[in-house]
This record gives sequence, structure tokens and C-alpha cells, in this order.
Amino acid sequence: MATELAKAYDPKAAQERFLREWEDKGYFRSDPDGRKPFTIVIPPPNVTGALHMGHALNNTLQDVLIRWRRAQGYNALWMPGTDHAGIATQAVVERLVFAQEKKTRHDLGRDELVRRIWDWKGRYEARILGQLRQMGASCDWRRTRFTLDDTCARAVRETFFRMFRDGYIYRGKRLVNWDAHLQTSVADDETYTEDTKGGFWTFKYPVNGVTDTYIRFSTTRPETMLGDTAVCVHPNDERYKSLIGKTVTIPLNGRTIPIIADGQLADPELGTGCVKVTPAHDPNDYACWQRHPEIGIINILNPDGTLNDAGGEFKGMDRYKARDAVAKKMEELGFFEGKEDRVVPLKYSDRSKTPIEPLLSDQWFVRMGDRDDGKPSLAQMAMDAVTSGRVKFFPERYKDGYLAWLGEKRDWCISRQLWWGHRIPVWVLQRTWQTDDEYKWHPELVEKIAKWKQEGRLDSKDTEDDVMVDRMLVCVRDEGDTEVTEALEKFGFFRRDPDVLDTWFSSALWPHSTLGWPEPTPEVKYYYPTSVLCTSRDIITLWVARMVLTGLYNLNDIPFHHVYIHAQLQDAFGERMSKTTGNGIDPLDIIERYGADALRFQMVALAGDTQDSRVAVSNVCPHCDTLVPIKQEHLKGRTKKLACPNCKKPFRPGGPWTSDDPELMTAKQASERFDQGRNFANKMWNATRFLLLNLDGYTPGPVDVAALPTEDRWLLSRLATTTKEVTAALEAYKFSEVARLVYDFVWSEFCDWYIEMSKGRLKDPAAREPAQRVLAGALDGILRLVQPVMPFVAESLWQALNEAAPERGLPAPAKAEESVCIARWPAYPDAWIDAGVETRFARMQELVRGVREVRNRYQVDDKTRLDVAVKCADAVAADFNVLAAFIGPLAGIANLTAGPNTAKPKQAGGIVRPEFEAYVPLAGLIDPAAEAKRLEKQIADKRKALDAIRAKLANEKFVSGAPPEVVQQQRESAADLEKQVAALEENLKDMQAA
RNA sequence: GGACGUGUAACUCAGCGGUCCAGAGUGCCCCGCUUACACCGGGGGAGUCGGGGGUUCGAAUCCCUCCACGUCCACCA
Repeated sequence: MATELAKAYDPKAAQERFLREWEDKGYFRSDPDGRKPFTIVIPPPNVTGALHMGHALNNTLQDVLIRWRRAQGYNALWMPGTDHAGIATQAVVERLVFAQEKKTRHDLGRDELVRRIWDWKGRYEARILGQLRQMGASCDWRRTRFTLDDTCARAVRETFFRMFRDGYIYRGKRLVNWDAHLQTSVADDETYTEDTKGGFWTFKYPVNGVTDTYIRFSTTRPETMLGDTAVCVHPNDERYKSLIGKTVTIPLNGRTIPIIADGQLADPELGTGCVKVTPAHDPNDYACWQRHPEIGIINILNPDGTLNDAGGEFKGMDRYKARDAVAKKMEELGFFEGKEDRVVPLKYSDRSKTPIEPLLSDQWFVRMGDRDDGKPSLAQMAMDAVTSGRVKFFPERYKDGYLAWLGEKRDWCISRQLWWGHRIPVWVLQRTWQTDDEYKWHPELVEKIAKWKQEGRLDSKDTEDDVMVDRMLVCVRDEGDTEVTEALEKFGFFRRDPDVLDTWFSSALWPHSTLGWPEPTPEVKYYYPTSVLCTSRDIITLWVARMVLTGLYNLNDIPFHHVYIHAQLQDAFGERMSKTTGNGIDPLDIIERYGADALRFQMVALAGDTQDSRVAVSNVCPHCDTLVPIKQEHLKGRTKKLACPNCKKPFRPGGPWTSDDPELMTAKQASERFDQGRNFANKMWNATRFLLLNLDGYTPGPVDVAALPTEDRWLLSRLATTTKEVTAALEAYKFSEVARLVYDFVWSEFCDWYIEMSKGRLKDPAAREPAQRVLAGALDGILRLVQPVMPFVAESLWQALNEAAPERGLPAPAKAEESVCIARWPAYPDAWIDAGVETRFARMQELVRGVREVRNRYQVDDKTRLDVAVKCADAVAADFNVLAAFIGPLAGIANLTAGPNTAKPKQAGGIVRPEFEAYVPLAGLIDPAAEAKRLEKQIADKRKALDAIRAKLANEKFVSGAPPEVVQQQRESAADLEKQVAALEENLKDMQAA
């Protein structure tokens, strides 16, 4: 006697038990061997905090692929890890430190801040990996990497060195968002724009050589006039055409600057149609300067926001003071034309809440574009990999964005003015030209550098820049090469670049750095290129493109064959889920309430090939467990207290805001969408439970498929079809299809029909044995199919089944694997797929449904029901002898023993079931008027359909143009409809008579 | 401004040229404590497939256009 299962599935118990068991058994470990590899590298989550629903989706899909391929016999490796996420992490920790100790990073110093971040990383990485485990992610945890660990650091330095040596990395100027208060640059996503009161001044510059001619322009920042290097008009603007090429003089300092034409910068419709150009302090003007480098570029600001030497008499003045002073001076000189107050959008630093200044600074870049020295363009390489089909996108449309972005070939700025990250391995020697005579490069060092360069231990380049500085840049290949680094440090005029690398620089190497590159490890050889990368579309450019690029550059091979882009999750209002908006859900909340299987099932179910998917979020009332849907007005912290509509008690909506009232309980978050997955797990649990209760006397043995009764052959046909379709769906990354196929087969076919039909057979000694074998064999297949999506419930049931029927399977039994995680993916003979059997079975289903409908609709007694069944059964006479045994029970009739019935007695007040041409006496059981109305509607609907088909069939083009099977099928439909309409009309007559 | 996506039953979505006289789950109405499951079973009602135009023998499905919503990118002297 097998152990009896509990009445309902308990996800928590299963998760606890099997997470440990799987880990202990090491099922998910992978090492290179003779099998074919299947590899996925995880998109490393940021160590900034916790995983959200987007991660749940992303990782579930990867796990489905990994588990499925593992079952197929591949050596499957899912490489886990996390990302140091430079700016985001440093900002989080800085905020925390400031909140707790009122200290800024400058108070702590670089080393201490970095140490604090490492502490933070230790805690949050553990939490994130824990969440992944809870979801059942079958990663090889021994291989967990971090983008800032030693292995990854090695790859970063090697890549940087090679790119530096090959001339792909260069030092250049770029405008950054400068926070003058914190004296640091901030990333675009660390700024916000706010409408701010400001001025809108209009001035004029005198045009040289033309008397009494001025050029007028407007600005919101008059002080930048000190850094103007041109004024610009549209080339087609008739008003200024004659002035192009002439010069103007800036009255403030007497500098002469040209009037240039640039269609991209000047808009004749706006303002005066003329713009001043300050390349060093405005992004657009900077872009203009890049198109017209001859105009020059002048930086007027010091890092603290005061004016530098270029400010002339305004030098040392704060930029805001200078703004008024400059405007005043212009007015005194007579070049002021007017000022209006205006609200302008102004960029602020999120960190200091002070206005951003665009500031020119030294940055490192990776050259993406074409080169004239014959070396390949990195962007072009990455584009070719996709256009040639070596890297394929699923869905394919996403490749357009990838190609368009790379096609711009914009150089990649890789330096960040941060402390948390890979430091740029470059030492800088500089000498200013003013002191040229007094100062030379140290000859001993220069000699050493030349030698080391020869040996490949470093590379060096000389550069000049516009502020009269001459530099030697020395890139060190290996920081552990102390002979080199110490020598460099010894000559004090070297300083190491304080910047760190963009976090994407290290993530770009992820597919090979995690495998140990640049070491020639067995892993790199075996697992690279990886099989598929699974991510969402927002980082196709930032991440995917760069992985392709570095993979090709470093290993001369693509990093992955496929890129699967899944949907982005949104809330019920179509807005992106995020912690700060308060519409996000913690996957652990869902796991706790619904189980990991339910979470996973739903994630798979919503992964269609659309680009967005919505999940409505509800708060769970902490008092009475009612689900309270979140409304739009609750978001963004606007609502801090909600009353439960059920128990009326107050609670705080789930989200990141602190409550004003610490006593107020916080709601967990949930969504009714997960009911389906939870219920499905329970359904399978109970189907197995039923089987185990009926497995007494089970003996393993082969089944002769051809000799099996119709219902068995139907089930096997459906099982074989479903297995095939699920496999095909997985191959095509159609995840929602996988969920649908499995769900429908298990619930609507296996449970609703086959199990119901087996109930009678299990009581019949002769039929019991094959029924048990088919049931056990089918369930075995089902669990294998379900395992990638819902591993916990699958494993629970697999192991329970292992106790009762360790040898099972179709058509012949075999010893089952000890865990469903290592069970082979099923495959059944195509010969099992039998359209004839399926058609006959479908007729039987229609019949049973027809009988049920009559019963329910008309509240008829058993005798009438039996009558209906017997008469309807004529319609499936061919199978009646086989299936009659089921029709009665399935239709809820105690005994159905009558044989085929050919007589069709008729009496007023009956109903014809048109599908089966059977007449049922119903006198007194129905309301004739209501029934007549219903029939009229049905007749009208069917007539309409019939007319449409007749019109089609009358059309010669259709008959000759459409595929023959379609024409044939339409003919059959028409005949069918005709019969039905006739039967219904007969019915209607009866109703009207009665 | 550009690119992409979405708009199908009250809700969430599937279907993406004929196999759909339009499907599923939830919710709704009726019946059912039938010995796997009330996280259940059976039945029912519910949609002019966002609007308009076109291509086609045939359109929810392809094209154009408009409307609404969303995401990303660019830009706003």
C-alpha cells in the first residue's frame, strides 16, 4: 500500500525539502565532459537590493530552458552571479551612511567607503541568491561569480589592456553632468529635471566689418558668453545668409568669433533664429563643435562652480553671481536687448539637489567606429554577427533596435567618476608645456617602459590636449606585476587614474569572464559560446550589444547563439513595475502565499512574444487576508494608509515608504493571477493522489498500444501530441504556449476525461491492470513535462509515484530515475497520434456534453436523461459498444445499459438534439415560450453562418483558388449546418405548437 | 520628434490569412458535499475582435489612416 498523500499540496513543505535534497545530490552541478553542453549565463542582478517580479520572470524562463535541456541529456550549466552595479550600489550605500552617520563619502574616504560597500554586497548578494534558490533556480552555485571578483577583474584588466594596446581605448573630452556642490559628475539617471524660475535674456553682438549690424540671440545663461566660440545660424535662413563666414566680437572680452551655419543646431523658427555656441558648457553646442572643430572650445568653470581664468574680470566669481554681473556689463556696454522671466526646465543632481552644470572633462572611450589602420570596427563586428545570423534574436524584431544603435557607432564612454568599481589601470605622467625646459620624462623610467612594453607587460601612449599638457599614459596589464606598478609609483609624478570603469564594461565580459578567461580553462573551451541569453529589451544596447562586441574581440567568437527577449512586467495600469512607484511585487511574497510552482507557472504563462505584460497588484489585508486591489491613486507613496473594505481595519499598503504610524501593519502584496498556478499544482497533486489510492496490485508490464481500448489510445494520442507540441514550443521560446499546452492536457484531458473514465475500469478486475499501467505511464510523462516549469510539485509527485510504481512507462516500463530533475525528457512514437481515434473520442465528448446540457437546462428526471443518452448514442453507434460504459457515468446517469436505438418516436413538447438527431420528450419540463426564443436566436446565428459558407461555395474563385481540403471542409460545415438548422426549425415548430 | 508595442467577454490574456458560426482562466448566474481535488465537478449567459478605409474569393489575423495607452531613444537656445 502506497503512502497516502495529504489532501492538498503544501508548497512550503515541498520547497524546503527538495531545495536541500537537490543541493545535496548536486543535480545542478556541471563540469565539462563528453556530452553536448547547454549553457546560460544569468543576467547578473544588481547587488543594490532585492529581486523583483521582473527577475522572477527572467530567471524562471532561464530555469525552464536549463531544466528542459538537462532532461534532454545536455550537460546543462546555468552560471549564477551578481553585478556590482557601480553608481547604483555606491549611491545606495552613500545614502545609507549619510542617513545613519550624517557622513558623506568624502568624510569616509575612498578606502573606507569601498570597504562599506563590500560589506553591503556581502549581505545583499546572499539575499539575492537566496531568493533565486527559493524560486528553484537550478544554477551551479559553486560557480557563482561577481563582476568585481578576482576572476572577473582579471578579464577586465586584460580586455582593457588589449584594447588600449590596439588603439581601441583612447582618452578624450566629454561633457558630463557636473555636481558643483559635491564636485563630482553624476550619471544621467541620477539627475532629474524640474521647472525652475529663470531669466531669458536677449543680447546682441556687433558684426565685424559691417557697420551698425548686430546679431541677436537669446540665452538663459549669460555667463556662458565668456565661453562662446561662435554664433550659429541656419544655412537656409535668408535673414543671416549674407553674414555667414563673417565674425562678431564678444563685447565682454573683445574676443572675435565666427558666424557659422549649422542646420542641426540653429532652428530658424525659434527665437531670433541665431544661437550662441558654448561647446564646453552645453551638450548641443558641444555636438556642434564636434562638427566644426575649428571654432575651438573654451572651458570657463572650475570644479567648484566658480569661473576660471577664461572668465577674465569675472574670474573667481560663482557662476550665478557671474550671470548677473555679465548681464549687467552687457547692459552697460549697450548690447542688452531685453530680459523676460521664464520658467525653464533645469537639470538637478539627485544627490545634492543642486543644479547640474555641463562640464568638459577627461574621459576614457572605446572606439566603436571604422578605423583607417585596417583594424576592424568593433560596432561593425557586432552588427555582422547579427546580420549574418550567427547571433539570432527571438522575437526577431528586436534585432532592428540592436543594429540601429550599433549603426550609430558612437564611442562608448567607459570611465565613471566613482569609487566603486574596477579602477582604470592607467598611470599618467604629465608635464605642462610652460615648464617644458625644466622638465623631461625621467630617462630611466622611459627606458624601463620601453622594455616592459616590448615584453607585453604594459603599453604606453603620448597624448596632448588643449590645455597645454603633454602626457604619457601607461596601461599596466597585470596589477599583480609589482615590479611595474612599484616602479611607476616610485616616480611620484605618476598618478593612477582615479576613475573606475563603467559597470557595463565588466558585464560585457560576463559570458567569458565567468568561465575563467583569459586563462585557457577547460570551461572556456567547453561552454563558450553559450547557448542562449535571456533578458529584457531595455538592455539590448547597453548589455547585449557589448557582450557580442567583447566576445568577438577577446575570443573571436560570439558569446551566445540565441538572444531571447522577454516581456517587461507592468502593473494593472500599464505602468512599469518599480519599487519606488510601489507597484512592484516581491517574489517571496508570492512564493509564500501561492508557492514557487504557482509563481513559476504564471511567469511562463505570461511570457508571450509581446513586449509588455501586466500583472495587477493587490495588497493583502494583514488583518483578514482580503485582497485589496491597488488603485492608481495609491501609487508613488500618495496613500500611506488604507482601510480594508472587508474588515474595515486600517493598514499600510505594501511598498517602500515608511509609515507615520509604526503601529500600522504593512500589507504583503499579491495578485489573483497566481491562483491559476496554485490550483494547477493542487490539481496535479490530487490526480496523483487518486492514482496512488488505486494502485493496489499494480504490476509493471508492457502495453500493446494497438490492442488498447479507444479511450487509452485517445489518451496516448493526446500525450504524444502534447509532448511534441511542448517540445516544439520550447525550441521556439514560446513559453506561454508551453504553459497552456501542459495545463490543458493535464486538466481538461487527463483529469476531466481520462481519470473519470478510468474509475469504472479500475473496479473491473479484467480492465484494471492495463488501466493502472496507462495511468501510471501517462502521469510519469506528465511529470516529466511539468518539471521544468513546476519542479517542486513535480518532484513531490514523482517521488510518491516512485514508491508505488517504481517501474512504469509507456509502452514498456523502466525503472524511474530517483529524481524528476534528472528524468529524461519524454518522447513518444508518432504512430500513437491517431486522428481517427481523436475524432471518435470527440464525438463521444460532444454526446456526453449534450446529455449533460439537457439535464441541467431542463431539470429532467433520470428516465428522461437515460432516454436522451440512449437516443443520442445512436450518433456514435460505431463506438457505442466500447464507450457506452462511460457515457452514463460521465453524464451523471446511474445505469446506461440500453443498446443502439433506431426508433425515433415523436411527441409534442420535445426537443431535438441536432448534433445527434435524437428526439427527447420534455413535455411539462420547459417553458415553451422561452425555449422558442432561444431557438430563434440559434437558428438566426446558424443561418447567418450557413449563408456565409454558401456564398463562399458559390464563388468560383474560392472553389478553384482555395486549398481543396479547405473547400471540402467548408462543404462539410455547410451540410452540418443545414442539418442543424432543419432540426432546430422542427423544434421551433413544436415549441410554437405547444 | 523617432522607434517599438498594446487596444479581442466585466477583468487578465490566447488566437496573428480559410481548420474560429470568435477561445481560455477569473468573475457572474444555475445545479451538485458523485469514495482525487470546493485550490472541485457539471451547465449557462456574456464580445459589431479600438474607429475608419483598403488588399483578398475570404481578414481578429495583411496594408494605410485616425484615436487611446505604454515602453525606450532623442530633443527642448
